[in-house]
Amino acid sequence: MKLANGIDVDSIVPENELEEEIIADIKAGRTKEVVTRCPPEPSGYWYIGHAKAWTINFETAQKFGGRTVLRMDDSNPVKEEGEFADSYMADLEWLGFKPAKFVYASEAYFDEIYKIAEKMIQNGDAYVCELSAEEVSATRGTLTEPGKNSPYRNRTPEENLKLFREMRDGKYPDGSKTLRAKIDMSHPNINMRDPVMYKIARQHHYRVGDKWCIWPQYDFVHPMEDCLEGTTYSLCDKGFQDHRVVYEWFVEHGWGKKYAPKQREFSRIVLENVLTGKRYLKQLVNGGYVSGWDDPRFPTLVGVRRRGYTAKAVKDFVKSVGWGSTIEVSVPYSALEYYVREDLNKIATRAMVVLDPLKVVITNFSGSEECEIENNPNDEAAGKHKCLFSNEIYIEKEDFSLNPPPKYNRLVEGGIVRLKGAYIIKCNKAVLNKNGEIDHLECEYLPNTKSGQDNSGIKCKGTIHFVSANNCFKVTIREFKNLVKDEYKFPAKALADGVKIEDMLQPDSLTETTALAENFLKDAKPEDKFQFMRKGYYCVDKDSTPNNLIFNSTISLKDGFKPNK
RNA sequence: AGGGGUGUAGCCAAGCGGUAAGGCACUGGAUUUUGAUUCCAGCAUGCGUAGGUUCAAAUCCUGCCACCCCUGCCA
Repeated sequence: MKLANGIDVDSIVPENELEEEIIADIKAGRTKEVVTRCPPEPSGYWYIGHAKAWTINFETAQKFGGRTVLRMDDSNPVKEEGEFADSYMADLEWLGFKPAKFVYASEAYFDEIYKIAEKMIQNGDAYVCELSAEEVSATRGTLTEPGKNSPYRNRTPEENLKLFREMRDGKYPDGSKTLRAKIDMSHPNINMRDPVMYKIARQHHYRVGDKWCIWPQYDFVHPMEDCLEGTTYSLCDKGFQDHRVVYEWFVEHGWGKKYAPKQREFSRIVLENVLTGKRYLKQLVNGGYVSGWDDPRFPTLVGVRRRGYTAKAVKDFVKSVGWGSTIEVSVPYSALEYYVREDLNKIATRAMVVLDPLKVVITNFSGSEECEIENNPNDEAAGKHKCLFSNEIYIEKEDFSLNPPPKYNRLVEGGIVRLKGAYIIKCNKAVLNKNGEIDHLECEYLPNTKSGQDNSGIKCKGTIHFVSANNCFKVTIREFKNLVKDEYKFPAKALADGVKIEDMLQPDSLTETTALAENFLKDAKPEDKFQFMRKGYYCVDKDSTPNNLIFNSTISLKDGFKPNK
């Protein structure tokens, strides 16, 4: 069984119920092409959670050789702004998804949707209601009681059509009338109790300006847009489950075609310990707590990108969570971090950077000598780069100890350690300053132990990284902690329960320090990703200048050192 | 006269009548010139609960329980 695009359906292995359903639809002749849509409302930035929606919509279509339309779902002029559309395009491009088409619903479909509304009026499926918002609410009934029919429910189609056209032409004040679907005021599903299709609001729209004073509402406009676009599977999150019957009602009564788009729902991801919510993040941006919507501590796609996460990691993560069975699924942040490390381990170039330097003098060596460092030990094709060993080097303070804990296999007085890519050195003396702190180390190098040509037979347990004084430069390092304190597993919930946002924030979530990097890093460009060996993954920040390279700490390496075991 | 969902390990999640996949986390151990990576091993006598059907039940039936969502002219 083949699709029109040549893909053999029998060769497709379904990975969830939706895909099983799609295959059945294709075999039954109900689906000719898989068309999905990506319908953001341009009212804020995208989070990691959105990446799940886009990944599911794009990859489901891709799997069946279909297409995905990017459609700005912009039917509410008070919430929407043009600037966001551009950021979505950039996010989508970053994620690697290419829409088959890009439209603003307001421009592309509102004329057609208006015509559908008129047709529904003529069919007796919609009526103009003059109840106020409060009255509509009061007559809707409750969770357990039926609603009451609007007194305007039984107007004739002619009367409704005349009134509706007058609404459109601006004859009535904002909020004075609505167009409502004539469904069932006693339906057990409240969404079916004559939902509003159009409201009156004189509001300037970022795309269509003042063309309209009436605006179609989600329950009506969304299924109609899907139909107009040829969407076959409208994949949204489970928050819309209750709206599925409304969707189907509008498809049947507004569109009327036998082969209709299907709405199917997946679960939302809630990352533990992560604050989301436009309202809250906006507070942090406006309050100066963060540098902007792309702050590396933010869960926005632009934020994690700046932090150094890769698109692959984000996509692999959302796919690992799966379709989901409940409305929200809470996932520990470590689950995301796993995929970040996994990808970075494969692609990040290794470099030596000393974050907290301790000077070491090699007493039996003079001048300097070239050594080589693998760019990625897991990928030979990544090649090698040169670095220098000399008589004055720097190592991490934590790689030397006067009182070493058990199993400490770094440098101690009288002990030896391997310098990565260079020689084994032996520490003869820790030279203290007048405060009793370590000023520098006096060491000797062991000839015949050079990396790659060691014939000394000396066994050395530890290997540490270093930079040579004549081969390093100062860089700025930005280290991040979670924005919110660890005790807030579900920050948005805590906020709703009355916790103050200021009390929730971790006081030192951003710290800036300097470090000594090997010269190899001098040409690094924003978004370049490195592994600072034995420390973590770092990504060049866009704030960098020619004289000041800034690295964002993306994520640390795992640390398996357990001194007390 | 409520409706819609969901219950499988600390967190996700397969499973669709044949005797509990996989991943994260965690714990051992091997390899390692990154205490990383990689590798290997361990991790539910148990599938919300009580019954029933069956040679056989997480899967089918019945009752009960728990949790989530829904009363915008937001999407």
